[in-house]
Amino acid sequence: MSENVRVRFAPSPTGLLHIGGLRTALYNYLFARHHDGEFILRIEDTDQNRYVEGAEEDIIKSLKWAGLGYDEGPDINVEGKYGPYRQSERSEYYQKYAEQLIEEGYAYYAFDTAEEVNDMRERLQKSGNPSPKYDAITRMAMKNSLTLSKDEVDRRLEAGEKYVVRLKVPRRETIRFEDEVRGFVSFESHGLDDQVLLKSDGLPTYHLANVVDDHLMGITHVIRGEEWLSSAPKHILLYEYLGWESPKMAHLPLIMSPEGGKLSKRNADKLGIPVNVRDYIQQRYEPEALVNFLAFLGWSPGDNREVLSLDELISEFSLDRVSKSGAVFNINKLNWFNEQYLRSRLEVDLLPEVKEIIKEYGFDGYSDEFIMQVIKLMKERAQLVNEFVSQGQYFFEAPQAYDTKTRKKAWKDNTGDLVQAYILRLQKMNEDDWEPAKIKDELKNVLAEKEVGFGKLALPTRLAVTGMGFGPDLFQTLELLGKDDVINRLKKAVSELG
RNA sequence: GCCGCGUUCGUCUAGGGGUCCAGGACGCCGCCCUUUCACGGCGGUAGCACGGGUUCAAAUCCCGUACGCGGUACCA
Repeated sequence: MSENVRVRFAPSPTGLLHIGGLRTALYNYLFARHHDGEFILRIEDTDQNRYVEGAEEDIIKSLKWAGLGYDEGPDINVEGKYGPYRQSERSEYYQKYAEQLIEEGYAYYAFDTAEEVNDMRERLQKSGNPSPKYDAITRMAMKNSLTLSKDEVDRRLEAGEKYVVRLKVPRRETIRFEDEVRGFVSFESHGLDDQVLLKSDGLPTYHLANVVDDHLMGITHVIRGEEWLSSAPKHILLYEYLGWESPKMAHLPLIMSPEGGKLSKRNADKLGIPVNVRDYIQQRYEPEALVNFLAFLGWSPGDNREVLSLDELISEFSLDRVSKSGAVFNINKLNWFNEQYLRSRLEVDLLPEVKEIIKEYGFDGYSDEFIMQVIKLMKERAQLVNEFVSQGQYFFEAPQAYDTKTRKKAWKDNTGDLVQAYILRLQKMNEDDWEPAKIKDELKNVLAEKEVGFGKLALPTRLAVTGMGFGPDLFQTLELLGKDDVINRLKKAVSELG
């Protein structure tokens, strides 16, 4: 094990935590735990315009739900050594290092307004430059501390004029670094522009804040999404100019939509894929299942195992087994994982949850014993706990309607008579005899008497009692529902279906 | 457009020169179990993007092409 691993998950609170964000957090977490290192949560709230109230709480709640505990974060400040953990509370650092960069000639003040920069870009575009930049060439025609006299710069600064601090990207330099998942990657500096480091509102951009904080917080490995790969060279440059050793970098493949492209709120909704972790919480996915599924979106242990606990994931995880290409999100597979985890849960442990769901459905007054029976009957057939109630609603109320397909198939002209005969026999049954085998015997008696096959009465009975054409064992279902209820439902069906 | 990254069954992936006429999982199909549906069991379907090299031998190495994705902001 390499010593002293420190990694961080650094989301910006611009909305609910996205499923892709959770995957990034997970990989960081697995890596940290595998190496006995620390996992840190840092909130990157440097864009005041995009800040969303409650987003931080959602991030924290989501991580907790998924079981990804962090060692340091906005709500866990360890000895104040590395904190605070919100970038909005760390302005002094960014200010300080921006100034250091300027003094040492690696950055400069720029006074151009947004419009002026835009004009420059448009002008260049019109004259045939497809990707105009604020760079080594163009900066000499702009208003900045490289072109203005020192007196003029001081005057503007003193007058409180708005400015940004830009990184002075070298004209010709190859920036090469080794990515833990992709190997060596290299960029030419002339393809980069003079990145704004400090915005005119005094807050840093991601690039500066990220580098400063990762260094100050002792981060050893930066594990983040591939969308950051292109800006990595800017970060490498910053580490160099600040005289710091760069942490190791690992850029994770993106999670893709089945329709192509990065999985986004828009294209996912359309396909019925929840994108926010909150949605999975609400739909009562098993957190272990989601985690297991996410772990395998871009990584695998190398053997044929797929259902792995968090502990197993921790001991198996390594960055060199992370794949390089994007992974399409397959909700079907997630549901399969959920099914695996749901089955492995103890029936008693499911009770409180199922009781909650029942309550949400507005049903009331069911004993724990009754609910436990429902759980036993439904457990092997559901993928999601919610289905215990949504697919088994008939345990809690008489069917409101009868499935038309089953009705067409099962309810024939003579069915009413058969059901009527069954009702008569059931009515004569002793309460003490109300058990699956005997209920079934009575049905068989009707069959023998009328000389028809099992399906002729069993399916109509199921339809009458549950409103559906499938479900758990019919006679166990009837037993659980109780004699009175069953007879009432059968009668109702006869009168409604003929 | 430019820059960067990628490409093994429909999807997630194993495999990184011979043991691969490519293995597992999800899905799909069939059979068995079940007088329902599911579960379970068994079997099947389907893939190395393309073209050139290198090599006795290439899914695996190299080059090119195509395609996909990401980036190209005083957003992260």
